Amino acid sequence: MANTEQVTKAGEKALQGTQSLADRLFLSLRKDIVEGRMAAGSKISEPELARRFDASRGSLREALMRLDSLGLIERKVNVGARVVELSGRGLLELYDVREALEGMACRLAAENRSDADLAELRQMLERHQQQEELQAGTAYYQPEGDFDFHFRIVQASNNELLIDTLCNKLYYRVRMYRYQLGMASPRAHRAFREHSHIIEAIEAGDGELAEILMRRHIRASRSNIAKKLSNT
Amino acid sequence: MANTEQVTKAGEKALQGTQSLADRLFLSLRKDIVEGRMAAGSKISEPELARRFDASRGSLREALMRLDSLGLIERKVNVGARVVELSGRGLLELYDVREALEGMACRLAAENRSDADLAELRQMLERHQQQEELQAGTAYYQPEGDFDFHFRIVQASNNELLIDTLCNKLYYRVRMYRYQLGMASPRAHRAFREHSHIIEAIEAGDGELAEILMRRHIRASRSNIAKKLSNT
DNA sequence: ACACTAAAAAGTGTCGACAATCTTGATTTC
DNA sequence: GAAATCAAGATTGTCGACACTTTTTAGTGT
Repeated sequence: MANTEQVTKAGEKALQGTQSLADRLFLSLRKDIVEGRMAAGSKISEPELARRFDASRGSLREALMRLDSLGLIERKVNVGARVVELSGRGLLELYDVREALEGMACRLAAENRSDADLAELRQMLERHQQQEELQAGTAYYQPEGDFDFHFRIVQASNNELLIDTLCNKLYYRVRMYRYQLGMASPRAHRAFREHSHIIEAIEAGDGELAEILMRRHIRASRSNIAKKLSNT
Repeated sequence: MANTEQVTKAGEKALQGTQSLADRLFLSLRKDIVEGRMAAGSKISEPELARRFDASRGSLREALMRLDSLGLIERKVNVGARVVELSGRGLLELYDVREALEGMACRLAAENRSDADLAELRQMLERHQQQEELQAGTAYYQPEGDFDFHFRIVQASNNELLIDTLCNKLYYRVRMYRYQLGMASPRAHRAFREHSHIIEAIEAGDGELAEILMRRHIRASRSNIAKKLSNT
């Protein structure tokens, strides 16, 4: 079932923060899909959703259009839209694409590193270290910490297209898999060490090494997943 | 100025090939933008475009929404849409992303190669060789042949996400730069030899080598572009 | 002549209604 | 009894109109 929280109605002068109703619908629906409140594979009824969000079908359709471009729903002409299905294959494909893109991001981050980026990365690492020491690597670190790490590395790549592709497109799919297949892998300790080494390579300005380490890091997660999937 | 060719009107029972009016508008506009009939950076007026294509603003807006997701136009709330600007930096960013993704595609193509894919690749290569011998590597080969090559390698990767990201998203941006900055580089001969070696690596099932060769191939083009840009 | 203000024109955002299409379930036919 | 047919209901695609914003233009005063 989807989020019942209503989006502020159009026309109300309330602080609509310079974003259109369709924008808010898009954001809200994206959240519902990613976090599993709209079940994967379930059909989407335009009239019903429009009523639930108290919006017109037109605005809703604009939001759906954008969800489609994100690959979070699938639309067929004259038939309708469904939330995308999750599959082991899809997850593995996602990891291969991430390996390629984040490897490159890491290389670029190392080659173009700025003092500001370095400071932030180092700071983040310390924060994660504290967190890890507090709760002996059980779980907390992985979902948020790991995401944080990858996100910031990509930001530091200084390549707008790369940043957009990963942070505004692919990562929503990643999050969807995390939420729904519950990927709290037991790699917390190891992942943290790998993160450390990657940031060291970036600090050293060694793009080639940084890329190799990042690719290995992602590939290790992939293997982990692949093993779990084959056990099912 | 944009394409004046009218899209078949809604309601006419003419063969509209199971695609909606918004779909056709999207395809038509994408073509106009990629091929430069809508100048980069120019403003887009919804009423005017709707009149020109003889469609309602609603359908047109759906098309614009999708062009926005493709990164071919930029929209600001309550202000409007503009065709995206081209820049040297943007082109170089594009090459870095392609290097990462097509490198991976090439690796996957080598690892998962099927007889059908191999046959097609080999066949394509022979076609290009004939073409190249005919017209001593002047120009014809590059735009179409090169595109063909990269396109088919990606198809052979067998990774839906990768295929979609490259063929349905990034390549339109590539084409746009090709058309408008006229990238008929004089690398035809060399490019053909490189293509040959890449396909050999794929045939041999050597994913690592195939990836390295593809990345080098793309990086060489990138250097070529970077040099030209710095001379301006 | 220049800056500022205010009206008007144009453009975008949103909505409700109609037309075309698909789906469902009952009816007919072999 | 199963397959094919057809009508009713629901859903999607498309449109034109209205409300609110932004931009342009005309006007006023210094």
